[in-house]
Parts: sequence; C-alpha cells; structure tokens
Amino acid sequence: MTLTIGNLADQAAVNVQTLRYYERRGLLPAPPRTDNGYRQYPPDSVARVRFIKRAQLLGFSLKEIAELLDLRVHPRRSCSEMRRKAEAKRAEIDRKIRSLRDLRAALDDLIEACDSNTPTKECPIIEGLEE
Amino acid sequence: MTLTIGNLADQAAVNVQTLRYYERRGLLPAPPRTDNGYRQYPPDSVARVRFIKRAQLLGFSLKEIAELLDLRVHPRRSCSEMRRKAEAKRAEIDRKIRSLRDLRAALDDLIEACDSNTPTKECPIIEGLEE
DNA sequence: CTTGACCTTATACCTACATACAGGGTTTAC
DNA sequence: GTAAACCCTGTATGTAGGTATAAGGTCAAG
Repeated sequence: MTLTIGNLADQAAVNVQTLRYYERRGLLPAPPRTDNGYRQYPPDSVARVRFIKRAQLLGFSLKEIAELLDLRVHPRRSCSEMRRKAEAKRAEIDRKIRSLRDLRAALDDLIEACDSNTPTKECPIIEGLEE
Repeated sequence: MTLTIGNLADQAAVNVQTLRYYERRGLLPAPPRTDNGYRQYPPDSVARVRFIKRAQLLGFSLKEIAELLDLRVHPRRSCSEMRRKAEAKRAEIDRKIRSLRDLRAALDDLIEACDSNTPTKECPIIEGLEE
C-alpha cells in the first residue's frame, strides 16, 4: 500500500526529480526506504504534493508553502505561535482574494464593453489592481 | 509632468533595471526619450508597474500579465478574440479565488481548533486544496 | 540470464525573473 | 569645474524552481 517515487510522480503529475528536490527542500518528509534503498511513500503523499502545486499556482513560494505545511505538523504544540502564523497567512490570503476579485471585476467590465458595443471607455484592468 | 526611470522605480517600488527589463520583455511600452536619451515615462506608468507586481503576487507569470495588459491595448479591435481571452482569464481567476477560499477555510478550522482546545482532529489544510 | 523499466546519488544544466557591473555620458549642487 | 547622483547600453551574475545526465544498482518478463 505504499508508493514508489515513480507512482507518486505519476499520481501527482510531477517529475520524479521534482519529488527528490522537494525532499531536499524539506517540503516532503524523507520517506522510509525498502531494503534496496527505494523510497516508500504513504498514499497521502499524493495529496501533499498536489497541495504544493496548487499553492504555487496561487502565488506562494516553496518557502511559504513549507510554512503552511508546518502549521499542520505542530497542531497542538506552541499553539499561540501557530495561531499567529495561521492568522497572518489568512490575512495574506484575504488580500489575494480581494485583488483577484478586483481583477475579475475589471475583466467583467471589459467583456461587457465588448458585448454592448459601447465606445470603450477607460479600460479598468489596471485601475482594478491599484492599491 | 513625466517621470525619469529613477522616479518611476521609486514610486512603483521596483529596481531601475527591472523597468528596463520589463521594457525588453514588452511589459512596458518603450517611452519617448529626451534629447539626451533619457526615458520619459507618463505618470500612469506607475499604475502599470504596480499592476504587474500585484499580478505577480497572484501567481501570474510575466507572459500572462503581458496578455492581460494586451487585452486593454486592443479594446475595440478583434472584439470576439479579446472577449474569448478575457473570459478565459476570468475563469482562471475564478479557479484561483475558489482555491484561496478553500485554503482560507482550512486555516480557519486550524485557528478554531487551536482556540477551542479541542483535540486536534485531522488537519484540513491539505484536504482543503485537493481537487 | 539478459533486456527494459524501474530505482539510487551526484552533478550539471535550464528557464524565469530579475539584479549587478563595466564603461561611459549628463545634470545638479557647491 | 568637479563631485555626487543621475542616465545610457551591454553583458555578466544571482535566485528560485526545477530538469537532465552520468554512472550504477534492482527487478520482472520472456
């Protein structure tokens, strides 16, 4: 019921070398090995790797993703510290969501202007992402 | 009422070389020059550069950002084409927003678990970002 | 019992996105 | 009129995040 590195790579849609790279970077814990030295990943590694890839698409660096994953690793220890970090991450996520909503609204305006054949007024895309 | 490259760099909080790099990459239009060859940026370049940096934080590559900015440049020409692109970008943004909301909910659970001193059940951070 | 598809480590290379440096001209402040 | 603080181009270097390659061990199928 464990996965070889090749299995994991297939299921998570990443390269085998990427997984070894993540291990070196501390994003994936070093898994147990078989006698011959092969890595044996538990099945939930698939979710972990997919999480990493998704978080990257959202603009988090590998370092930030490692921090997110660490929140999970120490669930009861140094709770106030963890809470502080989780709240900081949440605030950052809220900022990203707001920015994306602004950008989305700008695109909506653009699409609508296109639809309605109205003379294109000031394009709002850039303004939509101003502070 | 125009800006030197140094002014623009200050106001947009980026490096001077970064601006020249963006020009080469086509993210900033080549501005007019003074007699001595200095770049003269219009004031709205500040917004444009800030837009680029913000979009980067949201996980867009410079190539994607260039595409977003191009939507704006051709506001009336090839409307259906532009509309198609704008809708594709919007769908992508919606996906990102959904992912961020999931991640946010997961952090909320984590924070709450911490608050309530309940035994930490399965941490939801990773599950929150699964497909 | 060997061929092909795996696995190992170590090291080199690649792309995106900058950032620095060399070598030189310009402008402003004293 | 010269020193500091700008600007220019061109080229080199740096960091993040992989990706490939070399040199070799392992395993399952025919």
